[in-house]
Amino acid sequence: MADLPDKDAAFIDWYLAVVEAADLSDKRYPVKGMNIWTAYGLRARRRLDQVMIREIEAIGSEAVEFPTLIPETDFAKEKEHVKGFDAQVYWVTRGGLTPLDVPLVLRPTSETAMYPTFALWVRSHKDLPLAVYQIVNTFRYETKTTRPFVRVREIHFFEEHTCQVDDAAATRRVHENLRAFAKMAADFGLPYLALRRPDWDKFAGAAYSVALDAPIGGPRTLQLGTVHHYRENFSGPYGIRYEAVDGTQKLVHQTTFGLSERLLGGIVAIHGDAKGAVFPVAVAPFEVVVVPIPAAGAGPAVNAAASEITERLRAAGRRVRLDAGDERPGAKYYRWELKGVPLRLEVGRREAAERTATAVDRFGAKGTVRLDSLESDVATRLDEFDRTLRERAETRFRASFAPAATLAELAHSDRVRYVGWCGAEACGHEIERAIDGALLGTPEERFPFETGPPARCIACGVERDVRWAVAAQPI
RNA sequence: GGGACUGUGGGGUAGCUUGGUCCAUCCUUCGGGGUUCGGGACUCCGAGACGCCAGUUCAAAUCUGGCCAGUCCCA
Repeated sequence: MADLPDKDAAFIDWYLAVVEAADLSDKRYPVKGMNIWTAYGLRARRRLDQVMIREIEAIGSEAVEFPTLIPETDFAKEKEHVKGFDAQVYWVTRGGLTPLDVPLVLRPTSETAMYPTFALWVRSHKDLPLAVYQIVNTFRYETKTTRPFVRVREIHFFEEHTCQVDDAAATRRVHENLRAFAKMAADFGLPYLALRRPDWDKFAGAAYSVALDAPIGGPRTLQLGTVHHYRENFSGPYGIRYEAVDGTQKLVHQTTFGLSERLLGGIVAIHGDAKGAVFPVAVAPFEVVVVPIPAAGAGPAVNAAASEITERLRAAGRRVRLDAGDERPGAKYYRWELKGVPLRLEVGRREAAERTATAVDRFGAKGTVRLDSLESDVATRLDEFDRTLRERAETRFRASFAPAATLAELAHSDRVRYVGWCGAEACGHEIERAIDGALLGTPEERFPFETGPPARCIACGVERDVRWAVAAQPI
């Protein structure tokens, strides 16, 4: 097994090598940007989905599923949206040999699939708020280089869509979504910033967009998800109206919340290290791997102890894997570390005799668990592992940012930068050119740095109405 | 959209300039046997590739053309 490229010096090479070596995805499928979900990768993805489902249902969303194909006539109703997606959708233009009168779009996202139906579902203020989500595949014809999980053409997409009585209710929903994401991110151990995108970079058709960005080393960031406030931009063209308490007809205000397998890419990118992937317990395909260490004469006792441990942990609801394969123990350690399993339990002649197991977490912290108290000992170790994981990520997160006072400081930056910005688009583009990246936007909720207000716009120098903005190189 | 580059077993590579030494090198992987097993074991046997289609030639992994796929840069 070859060593991995250096994460800091060759991040992309490292990332691709980990995804491949940990067997999270098989990218040899012969269509660009469409990769195969392997058994191990799919286990991780399903864990992510479950966390998303738990948190979105906790704020009152219900699961639905809309069809994959959208008639062009519906797709084209909201002009900005169409303009934004026109160049990157797949078209179905034939049914068998017959050209279709109305071509069909493979959904790049589902606004235009859902909203004609929302107009039928929403009649009265009693129908509001309407909050539904679906986890489905969407398709975008990416022309840039695709990367597993991070930039793909077939996207495993979580999308919540809501209809609200007015702007204020929709704004509250945006913040409910942000809090729901905060809970998900806590499970994933992912520190991030919620940034309101500048107008030129918002979602096509949105009134405004709040993106969830995570620094992943150097000046680079990864966008993990987005929450959009549409106001009446879609409800107008799609006729989503309700009769208010006072008898008048009103357009709903809408929001959406989107996440994808990028979260998995983010988890690999942020937690991974020189030994490979590192999964937080909530996401780990296997929380525990049990490795028996055979010894001459003690084989049956060792195997019996390993089996007992595996079965008891499984009965306790743990995702556990017994690796009894015919390899040297060391080879197994390396592989399961590469695959990011949080905790390894080793059982050899000594442990079997003492009714214990040696526990080593993914960071190398070593200890002993007793079979008497196996379930609770393992739970304690996993909690400690998760705490370490979070602290490491949080420490790196804080070290990822630096302020900049001049445009020159942005060039060849080794950090994500926060700068004073007057809000003017021209200044924003100057900042983007200077960092050779993007102005990600202004903090929507918290700003994690101890810092006063910015003195002046880094581009034009004005001192009035200046706010902090974050500039980086999104991948 | 414009340009440059690259396609060799499952993965990574040597060979390509100057056609023949190549029924293709090495590492890894995979299957089988044996000895092993407390941090990537050893050994024996075996499996597996020149992106596709034409052309030039006595002879093509190597040269030419087209196609397909991929990567990077620029708009």
